Amino acid sequence: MSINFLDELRWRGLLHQCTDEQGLTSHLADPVAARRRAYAGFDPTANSLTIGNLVPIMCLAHFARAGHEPVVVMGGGTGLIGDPSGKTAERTLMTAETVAGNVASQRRIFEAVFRGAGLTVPTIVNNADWLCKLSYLDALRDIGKHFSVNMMIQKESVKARLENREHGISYTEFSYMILQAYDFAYLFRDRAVTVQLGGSDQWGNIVAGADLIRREHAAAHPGEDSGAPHCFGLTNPLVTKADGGKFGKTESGAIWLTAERTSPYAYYQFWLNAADADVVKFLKLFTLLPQAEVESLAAAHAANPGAREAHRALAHHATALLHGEHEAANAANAATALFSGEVAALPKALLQEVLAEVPSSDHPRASLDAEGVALVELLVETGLAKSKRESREFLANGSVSVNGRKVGPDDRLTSADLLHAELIALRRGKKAWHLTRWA
RNA sequence: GGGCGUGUACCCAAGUGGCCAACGGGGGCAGACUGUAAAUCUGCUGGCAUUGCCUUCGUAGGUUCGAAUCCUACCGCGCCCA
Repeated sequence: MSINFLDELRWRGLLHQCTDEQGLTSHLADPVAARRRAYAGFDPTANSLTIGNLVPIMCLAHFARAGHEPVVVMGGGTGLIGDPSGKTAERTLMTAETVAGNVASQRRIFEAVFRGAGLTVPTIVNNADWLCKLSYLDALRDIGKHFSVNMMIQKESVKARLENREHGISYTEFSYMILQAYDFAYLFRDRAVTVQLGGSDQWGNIVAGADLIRREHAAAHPGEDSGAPHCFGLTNPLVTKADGGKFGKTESGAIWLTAERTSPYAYYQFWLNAADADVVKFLKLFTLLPQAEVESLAAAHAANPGAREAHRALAHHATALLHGEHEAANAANAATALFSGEVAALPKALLQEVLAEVPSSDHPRASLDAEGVALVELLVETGLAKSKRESREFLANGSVSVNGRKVGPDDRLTSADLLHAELIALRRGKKAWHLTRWA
């Protein structure tokens, strides 16, 4: 009862370009070689990945659900060079240690998503393993000969930089495409990988890889045209928001796929706050809910957008996929409790559990005695305001509440504000919470 | 190497001797309205303090009672010439 890979991508809106849709359809349906291998590469530019990287990861997951075998390629080698695609300026080179550390750290993400999807954790390889062994002269002779500079400067990623006199492109980044193409060729030879997936900005690199495979074969078997390998490339569309804003960014920066950088609560909130116009699209892209269920959620949403049933389903399933059911449930409970406003009424255990999702800090209990603590200063200390000036502004606007009660600029906290003798919950605006502990 | 330009706050972009903490737009934050949405409206968007003070306009000096604004050098970037 496995799904059909391409059909699945199509209805979900995950399919942007394909080198040969027909060919790939029959390639994947081949009864003799039932299991095919596809890979997607990930850049180790940080110790985590962002929500934008989730798109190719979802694709790999669908590939597995279709009964095939995904391979994750960590760009430990290519990361030493830097992909010019989509970049307006030359990148700073990272040290080998940084790259290796990032590779190790990103593995957890793939393990989490695949486990969340009820799938086997895919093979994860690091292209540093083969790229680092490459000698410069051999690479120029064996790989470079298959690339025409005339073609390379036509590729969008390079062309943009050549035309932009302000930034230009170094020889190093110009060579990036060759390395990524080599990855595909290497994986084809070494592991019989025949499909590469990636974001739409990767199209040029992907095609270059498929070309290289064909040319290498032709060079090794002159005059033969039967039996030539056929490899495929496929890209995902760039995810956009209905209002034209950048997808995956919030007030506090990018949404990351590891809990240290973006807590499960924040992750849940991100999805819950999706615009109405985007929610159905995101359900298709970022959850594994079957088509029928997505359609019924879409209908429910159209009938009564205020109920936000689709939003809740999106937030829950997306969070569960990455952080597990338990964290997703916690985040959902925290959301309900926090936004009901009645924080003060919550029993201690629940309050602590709910606020565990939110930033917190410790303060000396004694400072609450006598005069108490000025809120103007506490807001700055807790990071809820950037300066006292801003702090006063928030307080004057009525943006701040303590344990669910609105407070003003001159208010101070005293022991009378303690919940369960040790906690005080601060809230700025609608969404920013901070728990203070006093001991 | 030579000539001419240019460098302003998160981004774009005014300002060309005092009225400049610096117009305007974008973005962001907050408030109202709502559904923790969108759209709209309002306020804020260098820091500290009760009038006020302090640090900012590529960097370092200088001229002046007084400079983001004038001068010099340096750095970055662009265009043209070699």
